[in-house]
Amino acid sequence: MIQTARRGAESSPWSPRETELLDATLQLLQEHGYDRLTIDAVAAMARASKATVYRRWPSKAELVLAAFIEGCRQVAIAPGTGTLRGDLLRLGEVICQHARQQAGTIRAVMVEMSRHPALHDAMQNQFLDQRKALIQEVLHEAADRGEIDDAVISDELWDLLPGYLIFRSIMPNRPPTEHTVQALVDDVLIPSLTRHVYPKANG
Amino acid sequence: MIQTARRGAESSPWSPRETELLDATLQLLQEHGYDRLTIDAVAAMARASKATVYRRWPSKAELVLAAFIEGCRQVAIAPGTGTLRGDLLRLGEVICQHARQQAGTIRAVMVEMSRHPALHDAMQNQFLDQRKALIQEVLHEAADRGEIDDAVISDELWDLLPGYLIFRSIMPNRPPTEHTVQALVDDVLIPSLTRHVYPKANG
Amino acid sequence: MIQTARRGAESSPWSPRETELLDATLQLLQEHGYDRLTIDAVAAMARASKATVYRRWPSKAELVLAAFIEGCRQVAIAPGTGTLRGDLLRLGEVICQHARQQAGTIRAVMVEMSRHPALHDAMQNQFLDQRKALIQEVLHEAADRGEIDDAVISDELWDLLPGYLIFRSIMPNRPPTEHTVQALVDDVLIPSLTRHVYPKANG
Amino acid sequence: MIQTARRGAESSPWSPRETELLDATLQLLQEHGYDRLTIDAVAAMARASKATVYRRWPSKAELVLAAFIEGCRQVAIAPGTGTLRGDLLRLGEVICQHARQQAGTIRAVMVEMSRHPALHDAMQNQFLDQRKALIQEVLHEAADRGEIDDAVISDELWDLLPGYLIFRSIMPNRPPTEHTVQALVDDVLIPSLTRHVYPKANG
DNA sequence: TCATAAGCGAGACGGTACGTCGTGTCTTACG
DNA sequence: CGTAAGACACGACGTACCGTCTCGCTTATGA
Repeated sequence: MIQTARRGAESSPWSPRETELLDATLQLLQEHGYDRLTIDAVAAMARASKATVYRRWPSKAELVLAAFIEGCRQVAIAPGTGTLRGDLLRLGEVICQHARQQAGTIRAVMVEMSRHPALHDAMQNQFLDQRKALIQEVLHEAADRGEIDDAVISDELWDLLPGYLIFRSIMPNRPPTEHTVQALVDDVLIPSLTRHVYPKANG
Repeated sequence: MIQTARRGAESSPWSPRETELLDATLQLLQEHGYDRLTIDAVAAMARASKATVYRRWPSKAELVLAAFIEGCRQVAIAPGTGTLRGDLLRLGEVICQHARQQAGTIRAVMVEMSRHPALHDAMQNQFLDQRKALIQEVLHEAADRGEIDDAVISDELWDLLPGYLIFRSIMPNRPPTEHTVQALVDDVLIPSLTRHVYPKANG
Repeated sequence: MIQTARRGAESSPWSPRETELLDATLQLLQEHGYDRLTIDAVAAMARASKATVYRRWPSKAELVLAAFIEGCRQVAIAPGTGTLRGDLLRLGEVICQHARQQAGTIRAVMVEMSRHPALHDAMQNQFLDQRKALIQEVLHEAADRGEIDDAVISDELWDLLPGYLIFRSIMPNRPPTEHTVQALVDDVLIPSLTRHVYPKANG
Repeated sequence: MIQTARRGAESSPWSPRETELLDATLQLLQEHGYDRLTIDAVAAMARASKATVYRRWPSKAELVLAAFIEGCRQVAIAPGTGTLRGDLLRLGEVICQHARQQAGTIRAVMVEMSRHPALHDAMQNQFLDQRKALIQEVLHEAADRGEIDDAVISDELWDLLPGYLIFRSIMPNRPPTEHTVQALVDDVLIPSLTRHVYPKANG
């Protein structure tokens, strides 16, 4: 069993003061949602002034994205359970838990990302790429162990697990549960990953 | 059993005037996104006044949700291709196409739903329940035809197909394509639905 | 002592239904002032609809003026006490009482008169001219009795008595009292009217 | 005792920015009247935003009152001609001129004062008390010179001169002229003030 | 030791959208 | 036909927030 330093918690690029601002942002974002979040409220909660916020992040959207990414940084994941099923369940659980807590933030960030290209890029580089690498790593380890065929590792659907769980988290009234993760892994992912594939026919 | 044009567009609850307003909303929403959409602009485009809009929908959020649902109403149509794979591909394509067009609207609606319970309920009753019924119908027909076992029809994951496609649509930079749908159906859904299940084991 | 039919209470030009509307207007005007008076409220109080109001008076201003004049019509005055002092005191008292009650209405009507010329004219013809004639009559009777010199009867200042009392009524905090009228008559008007005048030197 | 430039314009309580706003208000008020005056127009004329206006005056009514009082502040000046008649004529002229210019404003302010007690008080303290002191001063100086008896100085009718002139100014079609002032002073006030009074009889 | 500067809180500012309300016009349906 | 009911276009109200800005006050260093 190979286990690399998956815990990507690189040291935060933010000063303590900035972290206070981001924490305030995260909290208010979760409570009130994106457009009921006001910069004034963030500043007030952190006992700062608006200028202090704007000096660091040029707009509300960028502040919120920074806060979101900061919120994710702490939830670094290290599956390494030794089996594919174990890794997937572990991954799913962590995503679930985080997504349930941060549902409001995720919704907000998604809306804003679609507007400013700078935000996609930040999201892409600082978040999605790491997620993708993590999942691919889990799958490749399973292939190394012989649990699955390398050919089923798809570039198209790599984010099916997190994507569907996030979808469920941001839809009202049906947040994902442990049971959801288990069904998804056992009834969908495993059957899919262990299906018979013709050589080269991957998706 | 071949059945086309099933679950046809039930008659809209809106008057012609209201439909004009919703159409204007939808168009501006798609062009400018949620928070650059102004009620004044909607009213101006429909040659109406703000009061006329607010008389019907008490807030911008509810107007947008109504417009979204109206936009969906026309797309809630029926596969009826005769095979499970055909039905799923057809469903996926329709969802894809619609979700790509309405990505901005969907993002906006999700944010707003999380705030006002009235919006949840509207979404639930007027949209999700119909989607669910449609998909379950497709699966039950496949079971009737003997393509799958009734036991694989899950209440937990019924929305995996639309959910993941919608997730992809609202994430920036990776809108779902025909290829996505095909991979999802052939490599994930079909393997999952045709897996061996023990009697009574649902999920 | 000559006494003509001063009671100018010519029969109202309004139908009973219209009088209801005007009464509602007067009451609401007194309670809330001009611009917090709404046509909807008038219609509601009279169990009528807005169209019914607008059919008779083309604007809020004209409705209010009509109501004001209607309110005045009932307060017709008949001095005829036999002495100048008695007549003036009587006049003053009546004006006082009415103006105190209708202060809000008077304020409102004054503002609106300044805008639509049609309103001055209505006010002039239907109200001021009658007041002026009444006062001049009182003075001429006093001259006939030899109490004053005809020459002191002024066209310039004929409305000093009502004008000052109305001013006092519409200024906040100092509504005119019986004492005000008495002081005005005894200390100002009588000295003025009984002053020595050179022939032709009137003002 | 000759005294000029008495009771000079006490320093304005307003900042330069505020004075700009009040000036714009005054100008638009005079042009369009109270209810055709819009806060947006005031802000636009002063190159300000609505918020800047509302930060200082919580409503249109209070803004207008402040503008009115500001408009008066400059006119609150002193006769000091050396004779009672001269002083009264001078006072009357000044009042006349100002009232004719500000007729629309005065009308507007009167309506609004009757509603908000705060406006009464502002009017009372910032305007009427000063006027009263000015007039009483003129009369006491005349008494000092022996022109009139102290006993004729009345608390009840101190505002007869300004009150009647203002009444005339706000009635449409009969604005006061120089002739009006002259008649009022010579034919009414002087006879009244020089009448024979019994000792102790004031009024 | 003091001044020069940089960061900060406080909060005013121009702009813009919100959601509300009132006017005066118009249409619909009832009696 | 006149009426009650009320939808409608228009436009002002007063509120709230964004992102910019100007003030002084505090620190913190460098001459």
